[in-house]
Amino acid sequence: MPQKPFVSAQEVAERAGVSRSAVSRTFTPGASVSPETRRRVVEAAEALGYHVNHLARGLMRNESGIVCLIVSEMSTPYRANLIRAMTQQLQNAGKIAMLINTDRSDGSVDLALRQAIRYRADASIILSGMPDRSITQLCLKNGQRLVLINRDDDQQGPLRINLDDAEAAGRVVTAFVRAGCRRLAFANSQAGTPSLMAREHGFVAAAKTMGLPVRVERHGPTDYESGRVLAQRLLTLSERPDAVFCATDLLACGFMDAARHQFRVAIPDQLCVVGFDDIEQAAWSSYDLTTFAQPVEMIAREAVAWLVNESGQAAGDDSVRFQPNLVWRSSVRGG
Amino acid sequence: MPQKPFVSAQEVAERAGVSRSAVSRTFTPGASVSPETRRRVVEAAEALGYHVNHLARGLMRNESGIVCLIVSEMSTPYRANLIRAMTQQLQNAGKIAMLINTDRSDGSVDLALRQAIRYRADASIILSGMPDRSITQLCLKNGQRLVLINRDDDQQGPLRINLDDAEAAGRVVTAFVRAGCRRLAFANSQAGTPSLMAREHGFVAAAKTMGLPVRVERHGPTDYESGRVLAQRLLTLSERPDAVFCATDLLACGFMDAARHQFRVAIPDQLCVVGFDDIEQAAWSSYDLTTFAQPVEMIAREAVAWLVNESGQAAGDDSVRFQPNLVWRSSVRGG
DNA sequence: GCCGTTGTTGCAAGCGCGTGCAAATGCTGC
DNA sequence: GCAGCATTTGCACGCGCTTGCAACAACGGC
Repeated sequence: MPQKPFVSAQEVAERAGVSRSAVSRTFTPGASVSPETRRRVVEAAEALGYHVNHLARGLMRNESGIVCLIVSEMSTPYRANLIRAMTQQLQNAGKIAMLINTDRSDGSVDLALRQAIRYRADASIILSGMPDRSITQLCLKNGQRLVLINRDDDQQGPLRINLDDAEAAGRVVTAFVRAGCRRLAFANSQAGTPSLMAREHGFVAAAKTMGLPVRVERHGPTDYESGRVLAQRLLTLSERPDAVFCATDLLACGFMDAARHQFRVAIPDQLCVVGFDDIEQAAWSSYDLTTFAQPVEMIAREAVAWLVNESGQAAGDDSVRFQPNLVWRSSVRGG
Repeated sequence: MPQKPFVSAQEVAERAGVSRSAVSRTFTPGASVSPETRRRVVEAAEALGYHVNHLARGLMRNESGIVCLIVSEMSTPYRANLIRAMTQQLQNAGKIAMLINTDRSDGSVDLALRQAIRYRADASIILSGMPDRSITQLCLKNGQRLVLINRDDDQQGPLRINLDDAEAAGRVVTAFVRAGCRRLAFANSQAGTPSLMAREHGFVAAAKTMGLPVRVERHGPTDYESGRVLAQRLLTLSERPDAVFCATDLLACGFMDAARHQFRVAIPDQLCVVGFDDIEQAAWSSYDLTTFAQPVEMIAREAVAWLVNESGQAAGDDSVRFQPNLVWRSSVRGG
């Protein structure tokens, strides 16, 4: 670690023959500098390889430009895609993303938020897990903005972005009935996150109003392997379902693979399948899965727009709801 | 933006009835503080919700704890997985990851590195694209460590982590020959990155030494859709190949789907397929793809270990080579 | 020729922190 | 009781930056 490797504004000032303030102002949009001074400063900065120290700037401005992304299982397709959209939007807005991995353990998200505070992040976006209420309060008290995505929390202060999971789940029942299905099933993981449970309850409730029973099965984490296990459970029943709504596409892919290769079930002829998320693989021709597309770009844009919005929590209700878009593919009859 | 939302060491000091230095020392490992003082400081800090300001600390220490991850197409399975492994390892080492999206455009990586300099990142890890030599020099001159993953660059200074792509590609030829294949093909994208080209050249060279011709086809970006297009090109030839090595698993998945569903080709009976990366989908039973596993965890561990290593560029040659591990699955006959 | 106005510049303070230095404190051995 | 030592503590400075303030220059209108 060299002693003083980075070139400072002081050195630029000396080389340009101006004061240190002039250098600062040159790199501060909207500050008052004459064209001639600016030219000399830029020239010297270029020659010396000067870059404004955002750490020091953040110290003065009380605004670091850092936004924390807090997320678990970040390599799953849906999450990875959301992270991509978020970082892109943040960059467009002149912010920069910090990425923090969380796991299932209790204090994990709290720890992440503490890290966000240490780096004086302007905001944190939580894609996974629920932080303790005391921590979110700490963040807000420290002037840090908070965005909760699909967390379905009711506390005031953070921006809450949610999908209308229940309503979407209801549409699936209609689709299944239209396809002539009668023995419905719902395949879920045991994660028990608000969105997953909302899909389950929405589906069961809608089926009930149409007088159809639903077999609900839950297993393990929300991944491909769980989808296979769920298929093994549901397809070995004496009353084999003829339609299954999987809580996510990943579950659906596992389910379809087991159904086809292990149980020789024809999709959609003997079994209709619907997923959720519209991950890239859902469109692959091995699956061609009917599913709900999450408006990932819109979610990211909305979140970032709210973050950079100077007017504080001006807008009364900081809650946004999106309708997922049903994408018809061949895993359901009669699209 | 509230004026002074974060609580400072000063306030903690006042509440604890000690000097500000004492607070600072309490949170500096190895500093000299009496147990009693420490207790009072910790108590006050707890009560006030104090967190050390890492921005200011970075200013003093010339060490921010920030490591930049520079990556394009970050939502593809292989990249997403590498990002996950990296952030996890960084967190374990007490560092934190900044994530920067790049695109195909020329100055994109340079811009990202400039951003890394602005935030005084201790290091940058480049997973995509090649920065201009002048920029990497700028980083090194500023005392910033640099890691290039699969970039196959020869400049001194950065840590270079590479796979032995050519050697691996050679093993594929052997596998194909052993499976009784004679008409080999290589399916590549047009990205032209060093690793992709090394796989292509290694495959062609190995085939040549065994007296077998190879049909090489290149198309588009390195994704699923290109795999489909490549299948359309290669499977409509009068001399249809009976074995194809796809430069990545994503290409292979597209290739297999088109081969099976569009051309009714049986895999592995009529066509053997090998991919590269061992993404999660390669193990899905719709593909069950024979492929090379990149030692993602080891790559991440190696990179982070080198970054946090105090001894500077002590170790003579900063270049690491890994052998990818061939994972046998059913897309090749006679594993 | 003078004053008010506008635009530019340097000074200096301060953001929150780490740390060298010297003073202060506590302890041991005689 | 006191010299000698180790440990702890506070002071004050500086890290690189922004910004309010006052000084200053330029300039047009009367």
